[in-house]
Formats: sequence, C-alpha cells, structure tokens
Amino acid sequence: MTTVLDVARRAGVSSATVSRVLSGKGNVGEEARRRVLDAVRELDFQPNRMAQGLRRGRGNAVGLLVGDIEQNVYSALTKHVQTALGEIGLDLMLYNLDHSAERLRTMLEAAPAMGLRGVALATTDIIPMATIGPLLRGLQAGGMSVVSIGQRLHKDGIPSIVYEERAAARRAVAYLLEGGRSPVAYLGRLTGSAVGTDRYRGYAAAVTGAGQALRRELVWDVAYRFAAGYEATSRALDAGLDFRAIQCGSDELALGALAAIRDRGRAVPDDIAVIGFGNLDWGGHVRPALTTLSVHPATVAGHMARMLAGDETKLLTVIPRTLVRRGSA
Amino acid sequence: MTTVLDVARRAGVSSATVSRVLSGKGNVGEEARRRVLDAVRELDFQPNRMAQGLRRGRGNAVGLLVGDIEQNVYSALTKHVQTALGEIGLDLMLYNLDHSAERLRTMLEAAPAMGLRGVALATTDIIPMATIGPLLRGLQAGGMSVVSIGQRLHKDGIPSIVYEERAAARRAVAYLLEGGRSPVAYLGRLTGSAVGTDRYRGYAAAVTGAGQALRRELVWDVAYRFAAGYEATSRALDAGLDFRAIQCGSDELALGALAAIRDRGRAVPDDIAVIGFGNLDWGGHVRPALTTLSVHPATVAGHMARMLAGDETKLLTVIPRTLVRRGSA
DNA sequence: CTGAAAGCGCTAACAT
DNA sequence: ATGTTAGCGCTTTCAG
Repeated sequence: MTTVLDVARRAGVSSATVSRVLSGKGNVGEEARRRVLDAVRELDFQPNRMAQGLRRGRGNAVGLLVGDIEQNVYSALTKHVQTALGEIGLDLMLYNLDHSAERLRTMLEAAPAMGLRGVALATTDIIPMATIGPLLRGLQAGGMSVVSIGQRLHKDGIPSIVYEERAAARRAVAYLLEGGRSPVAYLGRLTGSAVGTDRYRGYAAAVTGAGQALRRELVWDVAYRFAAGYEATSRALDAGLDFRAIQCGSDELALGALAAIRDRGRAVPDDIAVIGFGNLDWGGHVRPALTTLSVHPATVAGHMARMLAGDETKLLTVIPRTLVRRGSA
Repeated sequence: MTTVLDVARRAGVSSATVSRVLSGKGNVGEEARRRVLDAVRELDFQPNRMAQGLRRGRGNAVGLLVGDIEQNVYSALTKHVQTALGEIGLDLMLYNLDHSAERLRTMLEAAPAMGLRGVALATTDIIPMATIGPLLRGLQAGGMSVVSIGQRLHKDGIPSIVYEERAAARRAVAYLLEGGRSPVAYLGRLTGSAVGTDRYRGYAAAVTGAGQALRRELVWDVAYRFAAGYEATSRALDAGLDFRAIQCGSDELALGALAAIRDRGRAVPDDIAVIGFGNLDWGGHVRPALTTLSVHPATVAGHMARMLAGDETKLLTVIPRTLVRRGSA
C-alpha cells in the first residue's frame, strides 16, 4: 500500500504538503502542488480512508436506514440516494430495518463508533421516540447530521423531507367522487404507520368534504403488502359490501385489490375503480394500468445530500405528489 | 468519546487487556475479564471502528455491487445479504452500478483504500474482464475476498454463486412444448448479458430437443425491462407472427408481454402462454398470475457470507431453480 | 509556503 | 496472565 510518505518522497516534499494538496486546505506553492499531483498520479495513490477517518474524527459514509429494501419505494430511493451521495464523494452504508424498532435502536447505537457522517432514516413505521429520540439527539449533539425521509420528525428537531400525503390522498379521492364513483372504500395501513394515518385522513376529508358519511365498514386497516390487499378486498366483495372505488395506501395493496376484483368477475374501472399510492415500477404495465400518486426519489435524494453537506437547513421540506392517471381509475 | 483507555482505567487493567477481552484473542484471567466486561457495560463502550480498521489493516464492511438496486432481483438479494452479513458482524456498503462498467471499475479501484473486507459483485451485465480482471485479482492478492453472484467468473478465479439458468430455461420451455404450446418465442436480452445468453441457450436446446427448428423471427433480443417486453411483443403480434407461448428472460419482460397480449385482445394462457424468469414479488398478484422460475436470495446470501468468512471455498456453487407454476402458463 | 512532530484509538509483538 | 510500547496512515497545529 502506498502512503502519503511515498508520495511525499517522490515529490520531494513533506507528507504535510501532500496532505494539503489533496485536501485543498492550506496554501501550497504552484511548483510543489504540481509535483505532488504528478507523484499521486504516478503512484496511483489513494489515501487510506480509515486513517483519514480516525484522524479527522469522522469517516465518509452515510448510513441509510430503510424500512424494507425489498420494497420498490425504498429501493428506488436508495438508488437515487447512492447517486446523490456519490456526487459529493460519500459512501452509502445500507441498513435494512425490516420494520423492526429493535434493529433501528441497535443501529443507531452503533452509529457513532462507526464514524458515520450522517444518518438518513427512511421508514414509514411509527418510531418509538421515547427510546429513539434521545439516541437521535445524541447523534446530532455528536455532530452527525440526521435526516428523516418520508416521516415528519421535525417537531423532534430532526430535519425531515416528506411527501404530501394527506392532501394528495384527498385530491385522489375527490377525483374518484367527482367521477361519480361513490362510495369509495379505503384500503391501507392505519395503525403502525404515521404516513398511513395521514393518507387515511386525506381520504376521510374528501369523503366528508363531499357531504358523505364515513362508513366504518369501508375502511380496511391492513398490513401493507399484496396479500393483505387481496384478502381485504375479497372479504368485502364476498360480504356483498357496496362500493364503487377503492383508494389504496400503497400500490402493492392496490395490485392485490385488482386481483381480488378480477377473480370475482368484476371489472376495473367500470364496476370498481382503484387508485394506488407510490407509483411503483410495474404500475404502468399491469392491466388495467394502475392510477396512482407519484413519488420523486431523485428530488428527495437531492435535498438529503444538500442537508448532509450543510447547504440546506430547513426543518421541513414537503414534496408535492401528483395523480398519475392511468387505466384503473 | 470513551476509549479503551477509559475502560482500562475503570477496570484497573491495561488497554491491552481490554482489547484482548473484547476480541476474544489471547488469555485473560477470570477476574480481569469480569472487571473489563463490567466497565464496558458501565461506560457503554463501543470500540472505534476506524481505529480498529486502521490498526488491523482492514475494516469490517463488505461492498455489494449490484447492477441496479431498483430492480426487485437485486433489492431482494440485498436484503438477504444484509441479514447474512449482520449475523457475522459485518456492515454493508452498497454500490449501484447502474449497468455501467465504468462505475464498476471506479469502485473496484477505490476498494483497497476503503479497507473493505470483501466485495460481492452482483450483476448480469457482461464484465469486460480485460480491464476488470486484473483489478479483481489485485484485490484478491491484497487479501480481500471477492465473490461473484449470478455470473460465472470461476474460470477467472473468482468464486461464483450462480443460478441454474440454461437447464432451468430448458425445463420451462419443455413444459410449454409438452403442453402443446408450440411454437414458443423467446423474449430476452442476449447480447450484453452473460446470464441472458445462458437462458436463451436453454430455450434453444428445448426447441431443437423437441425436434423443432429454431425460428429467428421468434427470438427477440431486447433490453430487460417492462417497456421492451411490451414493444417486442406488440411488434410480433402486429406483424401477425404465429406463436403460442413466450419464454421470457425476466419477469419484467413477461409483464410487458402480458400487457401487449391483452391490449390486442388475446388471452393468456389460452391463446398465448407466458413464462417469466426470477419470481419477482408482484408476480403472484398480477392477473393472470405469472408462471416463472424461482430465485433463492437467502440461500445465495448464506453462501456468500460463508465465503467471506472463509468457511466455504468452492469456486462454483450452483443454485437450482424450480418452475413456479401459476396462471400464465 | 513548507516541514517537523504529535497523536487520533486501537491492537499485536514483546517483555515480564 | 498482564503490561509496555510501537505504530497503522493520516491531518493539523506549531515553528520557521
């Protein structure tokens, strides 16, 4: 392994000068700089990150904690976060929480010792702030930037980049209602998901805003993935419940609903219209193509990177969603 | 930040003893061990990873290089890799190659300076071994374990964990043929993908094995995602080509094909049967549900972790695939 | 503008 | 069984 000293010797300067040239901090003469750069190139020198980290007191990786990397929302986000981080020379350490608050805690506890630059928390699961809050604040106090993606934690002092949820859901449901699709059912996770609750509130606001009563039997609080959507919708259909549309809390749920409706010989959107949430990659390719609400991972990742770099300090950034109109509604 | 010295002082021993207790290497007396452990707990001590890494000459993260994290194949793999790595106390650094050989090279060049324990390369894109090979060998020579996932690089001395591709495709196509579905078309990436070529060969073997001629116009060499599948299938249908089934090189392609077929008023599987590849998460929930070939990310991740730990040294590990029979074929 | 030197926190010889 | 010590590779005062 070649070190700063090798470079220094070759360039005929001291290791301090090499370091100055490489970090761009401090003044270095024209001639010396050129010689160092040449030596670096000739020796193909790459500074040892661990040594840098030890000396500087922090490494150059950012921890991204996602709810479940297997889900397309998170994997799309991860992709863009990686890109945005790469642009500012930061590496990405990925932690899959698998929806476990326990894993979140463990990871957060380990973070300072790892020398992470920052931590980005991307999960819609409700975070037990009683135990996690102090940890987060501890990290911030230690100079680490912490940002929440998708969940509003700004009231706890954590800069948050979130999507519009409630208003988006409200608009989508209003669109359904205006199209004469009432009654509209709501299929999604309520308990356990901060974001899920927001989406439901948007649904509720649209329904009552249209002068209709909220009907308990048309609100299905279920887990968030395909099978749950299929089962809840099947149950409703089999019970003979009357509804002309379903607003879903996720695209996965919506796909499950689509399958259930079809398996029972009903047509989408003619008999029942369906709207998803999150614009997953396959949504435009199923049939009927899924009408859904947009996501903007690149925008989110950009904000995050700027926050980590200290170029942006807003406590709350809200990204608007638009209705992506396709065949299902 | 609390250090080994703080712990040592508190336990009334030297820092070396603390280190020995924590690493489990070297003999430590019963009494001293207990006191150290107590002190560690009381001070909530976590050894600084960067210092450890610097001293030991290697950190404890593994680099996972994936073709495109947004695709479900890779995100599912990543999830299980994270779990398997976590079990042996290793962290995961994620690099998204985005199908770029250039990024692969850059990342591999940076690897030694980062102190990675190992690198797992998971991409089906053809790797330009002329430039990448030496890099890989350089890493191995430097004591880093390198493993290839999904692509056979064992002939280049890289331990590889791969799926059965050719035989799996052959079986799937044979199943189609035996069901009287001929002629069968092939939709998938051939050029640019090592794995894609293997799958195609399995298709070809099944077709000729059944005594049929390979028909060039029924082999559609396209990019790997949804839209490409839709377009290729649409073109074939619009051209009036005759085929009763399509073997696809990926589930994404298959979903595109399903949509194209349906948009033209033909029925799956009655008019045209479709088989995908890779058993993506939504496959069982679209309608008709997609018949496909299995993947086993947990198995793959397990092998990978064992290889990194040095507990497994086989140069080639082949994971069998099974046909997941659902509605589309 | 440049060099000498200290030291980040840890571990592994080497002593004892 | 335990302590002393050197030093991993880098950056950053501090002098000059």
